[in-house]
Amino acid sequence: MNVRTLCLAILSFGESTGYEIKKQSVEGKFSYFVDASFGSIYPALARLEADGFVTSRQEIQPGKPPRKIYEITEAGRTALVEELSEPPGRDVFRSEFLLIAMCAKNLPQHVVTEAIESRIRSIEEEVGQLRHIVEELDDEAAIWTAQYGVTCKAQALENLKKTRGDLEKLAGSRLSNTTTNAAE
Amino acid sequence: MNVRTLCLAILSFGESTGYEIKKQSVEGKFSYFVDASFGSIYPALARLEADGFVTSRQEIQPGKPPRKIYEITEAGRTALVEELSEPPGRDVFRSEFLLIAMCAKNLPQHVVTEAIESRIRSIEEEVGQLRHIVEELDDEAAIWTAQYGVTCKAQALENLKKTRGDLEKLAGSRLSNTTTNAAE
DNA sequence: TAGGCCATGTAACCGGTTACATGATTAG
DNA sequence: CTAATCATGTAACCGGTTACATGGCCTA
Repeated sequence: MNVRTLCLAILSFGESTGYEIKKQSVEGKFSYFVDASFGSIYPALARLEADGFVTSRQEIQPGKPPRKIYEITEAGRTALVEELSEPPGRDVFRSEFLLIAMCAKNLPQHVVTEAIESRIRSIEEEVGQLRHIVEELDDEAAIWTAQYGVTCKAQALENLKKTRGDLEKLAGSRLSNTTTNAAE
Repeated sequence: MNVRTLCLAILSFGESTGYEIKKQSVEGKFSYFVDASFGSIYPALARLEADGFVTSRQEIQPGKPPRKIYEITEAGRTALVEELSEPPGRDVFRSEFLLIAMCAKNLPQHVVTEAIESRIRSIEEEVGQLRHIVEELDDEAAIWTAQYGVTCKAQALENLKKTRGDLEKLAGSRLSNTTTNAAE
């Protein structure tokens, strides 16, 4: 799933700007399963316009930089449906935390404990944010998606809280006798 | 989490080859939360050797290409611990399926249904594979990690099965009157 | 007055993927 | 006879990130 399709999808919910699209994908209703930076969004938007999938108009606002508002075209909607119709690529999950968990035996307990706690904090934060987003949503499909995210994340959090003790017990058990004078 | 650290982590469980590291990260015990291709593994291994974090020896096997077996050094173990000790980057989750779910209203029902079913099939497959991996494992930390993956994935699967009906009801409800003659 | 927010955009860089090259053996 | 498995490695390419440029307004 490339930024191009993401922009099209976000614009299918209503007109928006590059700046807002970034917010949507980083802290908004899409944040749970996508991510994008300005460096990829602005060029994608420009290309979409060149391809006739979106149109733009400038809005001058006093005391603020002008906004470039993009709107999806009929051709854009068709292209979006086509892109989403072909079999989706598999979900991607990458976790540095689980790599730490995997190597727990070779790591000092405090490293493992801190990793667990930071993971718990960040899931809690994400769940809280997502719950807040759900309340603000009106589109039922968006609500379904965010709700699914909340449920899965909340369960993952519970699993972690329930079993963290087992992992912490293992921490450091195969620690080599290297004293903690980390060479730079 | 880069391929470099991944290789180091895998080698901390015992000596291995580039070929095997790929298998581990694609269908083995690390497959749940990492991924890597030959094009990134081989150069990473070469760099690790140049840095003195691993050593290699050649094993000639009759009727098969020779294998280059890598072994982690003490310096490599130290480097691994150091890298895993600094605060982990947040988990990454990317889902094309959820983008489809999000846009359900604009998509034909069969597209949504097929996406759900392919998602169900692939989670089932992953859970089955991961369960199988758990049985073969001996390292308790690796078991904890895989078990955590199985639990989370199985719950995500159940959530999807339970609520898919709600999403399917929404499918196509805001479908524009474009007939299904997709222009190439 | 420092930093953050609004807002758009470009350019350098980089990690990683895809595809290719090579080649024997084994399974269907 | 074809395809897959074993096995290592390189090179081209590409999508995306980071950092920079610009600048007014508002808040602490």
